[in-house]
Amino acid sequence: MTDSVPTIYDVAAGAGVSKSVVSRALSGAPGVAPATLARVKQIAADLGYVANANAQGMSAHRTHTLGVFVRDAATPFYGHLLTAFQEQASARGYRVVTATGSGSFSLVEERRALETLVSLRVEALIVCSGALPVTDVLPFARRMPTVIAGRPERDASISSVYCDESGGGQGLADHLVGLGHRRVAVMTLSPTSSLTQAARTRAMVQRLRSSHVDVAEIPCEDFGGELDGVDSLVQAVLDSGSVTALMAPSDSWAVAVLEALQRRGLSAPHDLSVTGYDGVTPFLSELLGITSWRQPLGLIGTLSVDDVVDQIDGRSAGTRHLAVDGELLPGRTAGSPGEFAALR
Amino acid sequence: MTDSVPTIYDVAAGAGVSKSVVSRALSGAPGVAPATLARVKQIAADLGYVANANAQGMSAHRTHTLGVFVRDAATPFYGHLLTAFQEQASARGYRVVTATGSGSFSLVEERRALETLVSLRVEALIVCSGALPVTDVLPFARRMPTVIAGRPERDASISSVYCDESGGGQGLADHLVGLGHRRVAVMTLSPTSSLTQAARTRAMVQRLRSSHVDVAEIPCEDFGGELDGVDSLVQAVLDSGSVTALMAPSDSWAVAVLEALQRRGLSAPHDLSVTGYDGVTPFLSELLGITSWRQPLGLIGTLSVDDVVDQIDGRSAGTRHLAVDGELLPGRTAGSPGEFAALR
DNA sequence: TTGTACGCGTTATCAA
DNA sequence: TTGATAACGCGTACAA
Repeated sequence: MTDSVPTIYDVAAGAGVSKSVVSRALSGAPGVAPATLARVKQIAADLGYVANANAQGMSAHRTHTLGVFVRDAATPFYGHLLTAFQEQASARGYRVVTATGSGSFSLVEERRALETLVSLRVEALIVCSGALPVTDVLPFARRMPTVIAGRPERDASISSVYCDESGGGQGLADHLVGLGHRRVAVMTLSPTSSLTQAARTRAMVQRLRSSHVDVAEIPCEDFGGELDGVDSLVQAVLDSGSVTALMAPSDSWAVAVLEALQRRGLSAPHDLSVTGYDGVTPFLSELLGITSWRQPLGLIGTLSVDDVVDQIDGRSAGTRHLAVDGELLPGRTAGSPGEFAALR
Repeated sequence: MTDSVPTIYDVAAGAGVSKSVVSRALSGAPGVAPATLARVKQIAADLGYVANANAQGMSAHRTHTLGVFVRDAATPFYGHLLTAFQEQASARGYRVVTATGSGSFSLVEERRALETLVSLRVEALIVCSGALPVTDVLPFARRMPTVIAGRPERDASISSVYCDESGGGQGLADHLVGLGHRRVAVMTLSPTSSLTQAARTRAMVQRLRSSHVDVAEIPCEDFGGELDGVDSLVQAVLDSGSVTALMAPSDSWAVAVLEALQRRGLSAPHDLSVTGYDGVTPFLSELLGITSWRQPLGLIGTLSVDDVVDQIDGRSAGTRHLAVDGELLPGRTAGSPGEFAALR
């Protein structure tokens, strides 16, 4: 049933040469007679020979492999990053292996996943997690080039590529201010829940305040498991009677808010303006029309790979912190409060 | 900057024993004095020693690694599968490495990705692609246990775990018939585009016909790149004047249809009933309320891993073809045609 | 209980 | 242009 896998010795025997010649022929090294080269390639193909990357890694001290850690592959956000990593790594001659914390997002699980990557002797680490504390990554970063992708990080011993959270939060806040909102509710998160979502919501609050907007902060942790409790949150905002806009920490949360409105027969921006954050498919769908801030995940992925590969190749001196700009997605869920005021 | 990675020799030297003792101590093998065991573990921890999985694989002839090929990691559908693979593999004591065809979905790229997996000496293959022909997988399946996850496959030399496409297509068709639709448009796909989507839409058409429903088949390939051309498609359906429901091959297509309706100021089910397929977050959102057929991706992932791991362990004789049942998600985009007929 | 020695599949060095 | 041979880091019989 399961054939034994052919080795370099099988190819050598078939071609009537030593394994050294086979190695050189297949790796494109010079110093192989054209005739033998053709013969070796032929035999290798016939046998379906595929070199053992483990053995190659042992001997050559290089695996040409990048290790990617993602918190939750089921989220489109990380899915897009993964795709970008894979693509750019391939373009740069590297392979990607990924590991996740298998379901439960416990920190010990995440550490274990990182160790798996190390055991594979990846040449660099790309870490994608909004929650994993940098102190857990640092011990690995001492061992190999490491980049944190998708979230800001100041530690000098580690690179990071991310979409400027302050700029995004401010951009969305300015958008609402421009629309005329004077009293806005912001769903806030603590850094332990999500460093990125905490940063952007903090930026929203600050920008609104400095624009003389009355801000109601709503800590989301109080609202229990994931997206539950959004109902009561929305109800409270509605009951206030004066809040005209609600800023969510992500598109996913925004959808939950829109659902809660819908359950009450209400809608955005008619009864309440709503904004999200991330702007990635499938949430950026025209159908939903969420007013959001788009993070250029493809670019972030590309730059992350470039950063660590440059470090591996010695083309880059040290670590870098790269902030890329996001973009406002106007959408239809945020409008001018005046337009609908009369109807309330 | 980048420390050299400690090997088993470093630990042995630190503990004042031979590497054999270290190997046994760290692998939990019997025959190590309690005192030395503690000492070795301590030194290993101090050094941050992580065994080289490549070397282990060489020596032990086992990598405890499963290779997963996914067509497009950015799609939530595959994201959910990936998560399930990772979780169950971990529970069974295996590691997962994934590979994709890096952007362009050319068949040569996909073959190359599979070879990457083979070069890593994964012990089994899990293939997730709605398009990759089985003939491209067969040569690899001869080498190791292989399962095709998420799509039906009849070839006896390969396992498959999938959600019954016929049952799903029929279930949705029956739902529409039950609602009273007598003239339905079905967006069809050819097997070369997607084997699964082709199968389910075929089932829809057949079931509708055998229920004496008038069916209009709309080949989607005619409508160009991805979701473009949906506008003209929807327009044509609307122009027919008699079609009361449109069945899409996936939730993603359904969203495109709903968007096209929206652009015309129309909506479902008011002006046209619409159904999707897959029923996976974030498309199953209450907000959209798409009438769909849910595929139990978690279960498919779990069973896929179990299948190949059982084969590896010799606990399973041969290949199996496992069909799991999906589930109707009623939603709000499909209604009774009578309700709105007067308004048209 | 511990250590020695061999082999795993490659690459790389050095003679031939 | 080729072919031995030594590493690479680890597991594992086998000997001590």
